[in-house]
Amino acid sequence: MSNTKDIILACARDQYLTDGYKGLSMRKIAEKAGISATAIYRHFNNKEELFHRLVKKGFGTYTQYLIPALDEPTAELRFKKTMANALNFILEQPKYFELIFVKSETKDELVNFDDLRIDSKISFDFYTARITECISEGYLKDDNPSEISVLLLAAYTGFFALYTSGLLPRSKADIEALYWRTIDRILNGVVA
Amino acid sequence: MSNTKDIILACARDQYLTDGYKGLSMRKIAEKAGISATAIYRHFNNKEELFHRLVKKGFGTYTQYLIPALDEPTAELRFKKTMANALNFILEQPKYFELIFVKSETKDELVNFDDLRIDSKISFDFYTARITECISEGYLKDDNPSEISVLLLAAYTGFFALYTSGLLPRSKADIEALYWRTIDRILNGVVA
Amino acid sequence: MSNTKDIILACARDQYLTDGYKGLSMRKIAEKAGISATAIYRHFNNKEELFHRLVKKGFGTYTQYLIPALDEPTAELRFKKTMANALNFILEQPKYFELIFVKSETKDELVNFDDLRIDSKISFDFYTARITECISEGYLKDDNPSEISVLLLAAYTGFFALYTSGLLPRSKADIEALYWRTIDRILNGVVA
Amino acid sequence: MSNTKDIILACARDQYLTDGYKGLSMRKIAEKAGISATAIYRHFNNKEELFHRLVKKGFGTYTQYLIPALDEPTAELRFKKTMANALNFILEQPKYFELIFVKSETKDELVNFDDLRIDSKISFDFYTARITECISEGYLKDDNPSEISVLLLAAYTGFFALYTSGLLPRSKADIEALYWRTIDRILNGVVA
DNA sequence: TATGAATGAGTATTCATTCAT
DNA sequence: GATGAATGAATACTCATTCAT
Repeated sequence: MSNTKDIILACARDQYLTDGYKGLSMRKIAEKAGISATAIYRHFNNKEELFHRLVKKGFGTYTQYLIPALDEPTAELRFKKTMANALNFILEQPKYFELIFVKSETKDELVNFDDLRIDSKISFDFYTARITECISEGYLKDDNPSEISVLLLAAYTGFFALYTSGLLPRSKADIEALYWRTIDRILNGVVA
Repeated sequence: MSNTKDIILACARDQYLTDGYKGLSMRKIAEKAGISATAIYRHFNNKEELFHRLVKKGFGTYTQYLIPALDEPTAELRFKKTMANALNFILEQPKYFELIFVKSETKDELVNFDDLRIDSKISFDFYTARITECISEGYLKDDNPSEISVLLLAAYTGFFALYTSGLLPRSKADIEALYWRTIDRILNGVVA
Repeated sequence: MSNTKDIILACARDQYLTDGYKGLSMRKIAEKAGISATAIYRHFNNKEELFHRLVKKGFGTYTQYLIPALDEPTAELRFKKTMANALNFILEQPKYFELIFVKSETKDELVNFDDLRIDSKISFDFYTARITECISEGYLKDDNPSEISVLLLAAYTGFFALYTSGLLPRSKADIEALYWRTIDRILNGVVA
Repeated sequence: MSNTKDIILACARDQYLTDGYKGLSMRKIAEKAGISATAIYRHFNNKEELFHRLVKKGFGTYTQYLIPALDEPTAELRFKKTMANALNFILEQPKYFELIFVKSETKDELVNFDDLRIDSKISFDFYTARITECISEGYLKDDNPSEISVLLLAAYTGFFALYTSGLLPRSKADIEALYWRTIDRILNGVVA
């Protein structure tokens, strides 16, 4: 429960959240943390490892956004709350979202990928579990639950990619409304 | 129509396509182009501008993938061909896709954003036009065409983001099949 | 007779023997010794002193290679056994040899040089003693024993310098044979 | 015939000659050369290459010391002049000698070793040629010329190793006289 | 148009060492 | 005796950019 380690991670996250990957340098992290650059190496072997831990923390944060949905009484409500929580994660932690879902620029750093895949699977499985119970409850068509997870996650991540790219130049409120209409279209189809 | 300018852009693109943004350096571009690093500055004021032009070219390439869909005889076929072409773009030009759709890492470079938004709008409008005529033809429900474009683009970009992140660990063939099933679910809905 | 002190020295030696002077760092020594880097400073004031002790130990080891030659019955045999033992030291402890005979790179560290010179003199005197008794016994010409020591040591160290530099690209077996032919030429001269 | 390149090499040599390998840093070389550290990389790809060129220059310098011996009229005189010139090289360029003959600390850097071996072979062959003609002329016993080269080079390099190690604590003049007596003993043997 | 030389700020990382505990 | 945390200086090297030619 080293405090400095957490501070470093927090600063690294903050720096990544504002400056992106390009701006993530040991020096700047250290400066933000109020320690020397070399002190970081007492806590992390190298930048790669530090970033890896950061991504792990990202997945952890995401999961913590999703889990409260389990408090809802029915499968349908749990599903909808999950989508709502996911939206909140996008809106409140946009760079964290990017870190864990987009991160194509930084894939090289993720050497120990199996390790992270497990983390990512947790959130993916959370979706699948929600969908499975929605099918059981008769709210969703009988279909392959994990593929529906893919559909929802794809729409979800794509939505964000478009949004942060500036290709969906709307206000937060508009985005929220559009998000729900989009979910609705997915649920009910667009074909006549 | 300076030849060297085009060569530089082509080399920058190649380098970006293989090494990602981190590997995009003036020096390496120059080396690939067989000129000196400083010679680049005859053609582009700085790296920012060069990258900007690169993104522009990315949009152009994407558009060129879409356009052949217009040869199809009916609105529905033109729509489906558009989705097929978009898939091909993903599979054949993954880094280009990333460059123009994901690129959150590089947003800083996009100073002249209005300029690029026009380019991006072209492809977005292409979708919208296809959807509009599908609605006219009665193939799709009467709905807001641009919002359906958003849905499709979101699913499309999200699909790719998941894929290149390694979060959809499937073969190209599997991805293609899954893509089509996903499109199908969007078209027909998943609610019972 | 602190145990940790000896362990540190042993680890420093091992590290030097494998990685050379460049690889001799307090951190790595500590890691090898299973203690913290700072713990070394309980036993040695600084790296300089530690290295100094290491060189001392090198001379000790060298002496231990030579001494068994005293078991031989005649001066000539003791002399020849000494040369044989010296060869073994080269072949079995190349880096140790380098440490104590070449070590020009590290002369700065040898602050307390008088101290080491005494150690080195012991082995030098061992040669001289062998030669003196060979002259007494009539095996060697009447000559200045210490200068003949210089000749033999020079040939000996030079032989090794050439060998480890890769300038004598031969196998161990070839080197051994060449060494003896070289000793022979020294003993008997090359002039017609 | 870039001037800066030569200046850099000269400064690197000077720095090596005074500070040894440990003190050979790009920064210090640059400082000595009056340029920025990075400017070095315009002329050498990296430290390894720079050092490699330095060693090459060392061999060249050594060869230039030896060659004038060819002006002597007889094989015996050419041989003796060669030994004299070699001594001068030791006395005048001690660190250069060390650089090219001892350099065990830096062998790792010599990746392109074949390249350097050719250079070193030139000087070795020079010895062998002198000895071969001495045998022809009847001055030296009929023997293997290259092995006698080894003997002489070994004695020569060993002599220096002992000298620079401080194990031969004599003045330059004494060293010179001792050197010649040593050569003499090699030529005529020490056995009674 | 193009080049070669140079720069200064930046990169990650290693090092010997100190200090409070 | 020993540790963990931290430091400041050093390391080799890369970068985008400028300038004189």
